[in-house]
Amino acid sequence: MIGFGHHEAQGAFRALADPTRRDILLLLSEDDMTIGEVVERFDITRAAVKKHLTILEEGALISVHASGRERINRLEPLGLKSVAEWLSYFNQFWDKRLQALRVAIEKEESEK
Amino acid sequence: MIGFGHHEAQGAFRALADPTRRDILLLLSEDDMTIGEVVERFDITRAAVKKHLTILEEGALISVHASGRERINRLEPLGLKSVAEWLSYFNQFWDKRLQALRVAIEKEESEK
DNA sequence: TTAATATGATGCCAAATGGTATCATGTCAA
DNA sequence: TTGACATGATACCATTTGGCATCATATTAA
Repeated sequence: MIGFGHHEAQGAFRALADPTRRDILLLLSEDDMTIGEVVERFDITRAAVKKHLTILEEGALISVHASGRERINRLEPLGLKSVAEWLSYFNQFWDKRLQALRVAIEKEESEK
Repeated sequence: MIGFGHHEAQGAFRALADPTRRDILLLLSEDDMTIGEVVERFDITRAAVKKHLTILEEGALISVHASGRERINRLEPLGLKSVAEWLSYFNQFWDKRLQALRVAIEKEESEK
């Protein structure tokens, strides 16, 4: 393994287990949104959306920024890195051909 | 998006949400194992391990092969691909530098 | 100041989860 | 054939989860 500290990915894995939360992440990848704006896109109550956002925040997949009486929810793509890194271990099993490429990426990473 | 049919990743995401199940996947990446062999590595009952293996199988992350009175559990790395693909959409957000490389990989995939 | 608006907090509920203990079944070997 | 062994199936339990309705709080704008 190269230089990755495994930043406790449990919160992220937990957050990703729910399809609504994954959809929220896709939404937020297009634009930062208030809770109200997120709610408009789903058929569930604001309380339910709020719970999802809390779990996403606990998993470090989004951040929340107060702005007056609104709270802006922003995607934190870095949070997904821990998941991607955990997963990358298995790349060698599903496609040997990509392994050389992966090594090249890790090498580039370590030279940052 | 290129040629990925989104192979219903929900089962895989659900399976990955539990840390014991992720550990089981790491175990099975080293070697195929019977339930009994898996149980030896954890401090939970065989019934609990069996439940985890069932969920992993439902998520297409492992396959089970009867062999006499034993049942061999085998890692199915392809099952992780749907997760990796879902995740890959976010690569552009956490590291623009990898995007060109990702495109190259997708191109190679589509030429299979 | 005061009403409207955006959000947070709480309590409740049904279903899913992760675990246990116990019992049933199937297969191997003496 | 029959006992030992590997596994599967069930019933039960406490906790978590995803949802709702309702109430409380804070900020904006008239």
